[in-house]
Amino acid sequence: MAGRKQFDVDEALRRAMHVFWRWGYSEASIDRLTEGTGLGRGSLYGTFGDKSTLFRKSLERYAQTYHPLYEQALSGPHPSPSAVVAAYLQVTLNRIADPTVPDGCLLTVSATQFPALDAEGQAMVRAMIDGLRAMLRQALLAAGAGEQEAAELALCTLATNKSLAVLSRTGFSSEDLATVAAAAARGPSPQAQGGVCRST
Amino acid sequence: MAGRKQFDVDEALRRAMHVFWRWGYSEASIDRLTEGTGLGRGSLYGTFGDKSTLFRKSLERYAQTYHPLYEQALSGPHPSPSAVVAAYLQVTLNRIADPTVPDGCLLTVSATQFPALDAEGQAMVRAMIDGLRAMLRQALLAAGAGEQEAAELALCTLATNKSLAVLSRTGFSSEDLATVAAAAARGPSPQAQGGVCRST
DNA sequence: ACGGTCTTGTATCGATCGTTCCAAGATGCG
DNA sequence: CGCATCTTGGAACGATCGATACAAGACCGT
Repeated sequence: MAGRKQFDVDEALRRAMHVFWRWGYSEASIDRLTEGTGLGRGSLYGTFGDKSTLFRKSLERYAQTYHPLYEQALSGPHPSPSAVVAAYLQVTLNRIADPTVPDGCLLTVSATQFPALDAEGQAMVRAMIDGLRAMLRQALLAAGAGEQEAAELALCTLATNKSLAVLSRTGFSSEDLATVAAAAARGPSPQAQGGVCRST
Repeated sequence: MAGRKQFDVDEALRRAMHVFWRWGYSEASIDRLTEGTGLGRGSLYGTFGDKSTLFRKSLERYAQTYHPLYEQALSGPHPSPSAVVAAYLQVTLNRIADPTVPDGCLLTVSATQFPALDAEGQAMVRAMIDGLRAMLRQALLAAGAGEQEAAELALCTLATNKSLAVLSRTGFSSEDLATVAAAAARGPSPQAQGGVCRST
């Protein structure tokens, strides 16, 4: 019945993260979290602390998973700012479109929508978003974008990322999501009709 | 103490709508709704029914306020599809940026994020979004967009609208929001660098 | 003035929320 | 094996949730 831990902490955290993504913060009740993780109430509190702490740890775990993905997508030399946008959004889109990855999509995006989260959690989410924004801006600058263009494109790319997450939770199809991402990524192209294209 | 109604039903509905926008569905407790509307519990339930019904009526009231605004913005002849996008987003942006309009922004957008809403409410929200999408598509077709382009632009414009709402609740400044909207609206321009520009 | 109708505020319900506590039991060490 | 340590599941806590019941009181028609 007991003795030593009968579960993997990291796997439990991954499942908790999924529950938070699926239900949001306030609707992710302890019952849902215990059901989703497979842990009992005692184990949950004993291992992760209260709900707010569990959310923050889920957020950290999420960052550890996705931050490198975004970093890698943004690392390579890109021929244009729009290529940066495309690479960034592709990471999110792959996760949303792939049904075998239940914890895809942006937890941060959902989290920012829930006012029940305490101040510490809100600050953590905001810091994460700001970090992504800075990362994007730097990559855009490296891709040849001007200062102002980089700042604008970074903001708009994040907004698109949020849109993808929201749309995916509102019942829009994967094709619709791909349309949004493709439209956002379709930047200044070398084709005839090319030109500066801002995306959101 | 009692006798005849001591409040304006429509004004109470407007305030309830604002509470739902501010707190979302699940976090908009009855206490917050009574505080926000100024009504007592008895008056709330006697006039509007239960919470889910009140939300649906708030949604209807919201539609009655904003649907004409979007319709008007989309009605005029537009020189280009991007002008349609710009006109549409301007409606939302004006509401977000204006601090004197507390019930601005898209209630629908927030609502779709909250899983606690019952099936009837979800369906109503979804129908409203689909209606906006169709309205946008039609206006884009009238502005000279092709079938596919109109469908894509309509979807992306809605996504941008959602982004604006989300960003406005996450602490981004009005300038940031304007940047997103402007980028989305910056379509195929007659300038030298003009070309087809998709926005999200 | 009086009775019927409606509104209002409050008390209260059962359910569920997040959280704490604790006995029961399994493990590792000596 | 015996004991200390840790985990586990369930019971139970107070608070709050949405919702209901109801008495008290204000209005209107007659």
